[in-house]
Amino acid sequence: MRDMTIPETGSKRKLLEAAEQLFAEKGFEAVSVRHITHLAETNVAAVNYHFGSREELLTLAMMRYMQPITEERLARLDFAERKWPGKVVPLEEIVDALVRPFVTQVKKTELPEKVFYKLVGRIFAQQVDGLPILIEDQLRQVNERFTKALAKTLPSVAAEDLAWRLHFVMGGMIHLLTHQEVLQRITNGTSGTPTMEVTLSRFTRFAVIGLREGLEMEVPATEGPQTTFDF
Amino acid sequence: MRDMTIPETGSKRKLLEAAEQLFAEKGFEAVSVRHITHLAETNVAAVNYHFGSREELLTLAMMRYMQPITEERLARLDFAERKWPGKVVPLEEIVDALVRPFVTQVKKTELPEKVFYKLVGRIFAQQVDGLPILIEDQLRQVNERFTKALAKTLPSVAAEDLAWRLHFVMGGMIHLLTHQEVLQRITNGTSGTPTMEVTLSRFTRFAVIGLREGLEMEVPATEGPQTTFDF
DNA sequence: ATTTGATTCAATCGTGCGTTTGACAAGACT
DNA sequence: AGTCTTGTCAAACGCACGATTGAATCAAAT
Repeated sequence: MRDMTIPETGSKRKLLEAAEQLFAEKGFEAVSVRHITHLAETNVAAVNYHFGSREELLTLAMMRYMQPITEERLARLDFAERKWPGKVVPLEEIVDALVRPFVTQVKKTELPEKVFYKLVGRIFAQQVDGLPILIEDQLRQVNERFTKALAKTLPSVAAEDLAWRLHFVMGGMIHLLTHQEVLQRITNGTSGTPTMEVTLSRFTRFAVIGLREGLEMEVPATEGPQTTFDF
Repeated sequence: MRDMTIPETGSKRKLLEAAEQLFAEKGFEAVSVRHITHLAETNVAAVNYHFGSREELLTLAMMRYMQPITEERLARLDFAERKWPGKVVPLEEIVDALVRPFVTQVKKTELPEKVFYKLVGRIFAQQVDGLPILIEDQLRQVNERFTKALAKTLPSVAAEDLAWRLHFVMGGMIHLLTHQEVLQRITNGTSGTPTMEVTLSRFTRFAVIGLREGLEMEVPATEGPQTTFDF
């Protein structure tokens, strides 16, 4: 059995950190073991010696931060539900349980914030192209658990609507994580550099509103100039 | 000068269609010219003969559908603004101009809907890893144009908030496009198979609500069990 | 001092990649 | 008839990839 722990120092640690940085910068499939070992200043054989294969290193790099995020998300939701026994959990607290773990976990790592958010964001964005089963299980578990909680809090919204809206919210969150570097630069005209914590609470507000809906308006079936112009 | 037109038949057409299908299925970087030429039943040299390089084929496959979508988006926004001279353009119409082009353009292609949406979604999702300059220009142009329109329609919302919310909306849209296959399967418990057109109008409703904001609630700065549990 | 186990390293393996080449076929034009 | 253009194809190019090997290194245990 291979040693799955990560030492405080040594080339195994250096390899993992180099891999995480490069995965965040360039994406999981775009990084070769040669890139990693070069940045870590070790030999090409080191990855296979310490992790067994490139694929296992990839899975480990994903699990290292996804696992705590998933666990904290579920624990926060459990906590919120126990806080309102027999009552309805406020929507704000459900969304908070989904989003806040990012800012609490980033503080526990030695990774630069930019790297952490981009790395985690890439994991979520990768859903469409197949992820390690361990990661997929976590994503499905979180999704099921939070969908049920939302259904209890918003009983008047059809389950189908709720599922879709949760996915829209997830998409916004992924986009925020993966593009946070660019977006922070573009949008901080005023007020210096907004921290990710501020931006995430901005996002939470957005998500709560979108989930709760104001069942008001109906978008007209046909709209715009399609009989006037030829697009 | 290479021939940039695409014939009705012939191996150039077959190559482009094979490439589009594979790009949608596996992602742009995961598809080799050998995959493409094998599916198109031609020789490996064909890609370089007809398109010059793998990279140029990639750009062409992106531009073929992004260009009309971008143009229709901008034209619909222009139309909406001319429709309300001196007045405020309704938010619904701005969001509709952003979203509807997907369903009008998919009907003009011979591509299966699944392929079209996934291919287009992948282009947007790729923003983080660098896109051809032509594509990046279109995305920036759309973003600037719609940000300005939103600022006029929602003058009470700070520009910074507006920029962020538009990005959240874009993220939800990208997620919907790239994952539509999976999501349709999961969420159509009732009512048979919802068409993408229905789902997109569901999304438009969501986006309008999130953009308009109900400046009500404030998410508490600290919340949850962080002093109780150790995440 | 010697043995042992863990680690590092240069060298090499086979494979797949994007691209190039030159031969060859089929029409179109003179 | 011969020439030119356009397209196709097998073969090969150099390169980077993930992985493996066996020797060298080194610290701790004996």
